[in-house]
Amino acid sequence: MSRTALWKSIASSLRTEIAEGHYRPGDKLPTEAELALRFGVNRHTVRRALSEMAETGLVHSRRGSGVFINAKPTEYPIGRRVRFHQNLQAAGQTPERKILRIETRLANTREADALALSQQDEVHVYEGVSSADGAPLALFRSVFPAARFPLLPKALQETGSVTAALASVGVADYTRSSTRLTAKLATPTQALHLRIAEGAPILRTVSVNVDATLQPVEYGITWFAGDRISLTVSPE
Amino acid sequence: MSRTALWKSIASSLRTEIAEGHYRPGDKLPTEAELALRFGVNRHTVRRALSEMAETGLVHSRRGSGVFINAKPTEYPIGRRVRFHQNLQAAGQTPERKILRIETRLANTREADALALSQQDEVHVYEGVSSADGAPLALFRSVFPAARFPLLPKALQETGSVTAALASVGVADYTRSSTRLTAKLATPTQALHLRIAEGAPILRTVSVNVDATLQPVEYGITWFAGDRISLTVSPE
DNA sequence: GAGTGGTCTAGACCACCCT
DNA sequence: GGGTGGTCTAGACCACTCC
Repeated sequence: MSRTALWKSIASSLRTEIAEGHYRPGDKLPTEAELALRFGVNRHTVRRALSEMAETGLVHSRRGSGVFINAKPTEYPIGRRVRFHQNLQAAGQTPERKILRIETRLANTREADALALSQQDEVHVYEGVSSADGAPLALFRSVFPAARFPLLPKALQETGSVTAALASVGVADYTRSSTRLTAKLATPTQALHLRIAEGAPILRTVSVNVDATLQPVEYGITWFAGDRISLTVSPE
Repeated sequence: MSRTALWKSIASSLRTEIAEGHYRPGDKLPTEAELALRFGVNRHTVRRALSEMAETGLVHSRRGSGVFINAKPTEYPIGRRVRFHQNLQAAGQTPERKILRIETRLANTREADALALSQQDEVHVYEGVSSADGAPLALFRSVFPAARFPLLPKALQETGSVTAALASVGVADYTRSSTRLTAKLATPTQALHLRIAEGAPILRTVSVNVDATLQPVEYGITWFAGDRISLTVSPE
């Protein structure tokens, strides 16, 4: 037997073909028998591949009909230790991140509240867009206490990653202390970045992350494209 | 073949035994071969059951070692701490509930999936509106396995409360095993009930509640008026 | 009735863990 | 080396969909 399972490479092939547009949402895949013939394997091996693709929400099967490409939004689990890109990788997609802005300015009321600062204090603000497979999924704004992390902007610029940047300034681990969620309508600017229609539904999450000593280290607001994402809250 | 898949009833048996404490976190289950012998089925059928249990995070397998109960069984779900509150200051709000409909009908695909039923099985469906201070906050639909709870509709009619009704039919405690959230636009019917504009943003949550033996007892969908409420997800 | 996915059995071999 | 889970094959029958 080869080192990589056959069913994994079959799933990978099919994923690539779907990503390349050979199959579109709603399309029917070839039958299990046909796929087995094409890949030169047993039908059960194809089924194992399709089973995994169904688990990750890529396809769904209808007995008697066939296997169909899902138009279903990607799921994004949130919990105590949410790391956006790690989660997307787990879902088998390719995460990308575009930096829109990194700046340092005075905190506004809400930011000061959330980070336990006064409004005289400065904060670093990091804004960007997260995408998967070329489709923008989320617009985010992360706010950090500037006094505590003077070198953070440089680290953000270099890594693009909040987790990596915080690690580089001494915050090895952090946890989400709370998340608030609500539904909103996309503003023109948000719609532009997320490539959705103005007025389309978006899911806004507001969260505070704290370090091991429970000091707030990040205040984050994320706007998800409502039709491309759903959040999963599950026990860990 | 019986109406219910063998592997499902095997998974159900094992779930019950785990919930009853026959196996504790970290414990090793009998080997696949032993389980196959015990249930009088092929090893592959046992594997199918274990596979589903692994998916839902109940167990994990280690090649060469065995299958083990996961450290944190679903006794302590984060989703349990999901609660909704009014965005604006909620001083002395009076929660109200209006029953829209209580009916019994065949399960659809998603309901059957979520409740581990077949589509031949019947479900009780309870729909209503939650309000506070006269303002509708949420529209909900709760779906229950009818065979297990023949007397539930009466209890729902009398109490209006899912918790109270389930208690009256023997489910003293239940926990939320998962919640999915996404943003949508209100349909005309939803807008009417929530007294918001057609196309206003709404927050949809889809959840599954399980009893002490981890059997699904309720599949619930709730639509929140996006501009009147937000959800808080907090650990611990 | 033909086609399609879902379940179950049976057997083989492999990769990995333990002792 | 012996035991355990992981993969793959092969074949059978069933439930469901679609014509």
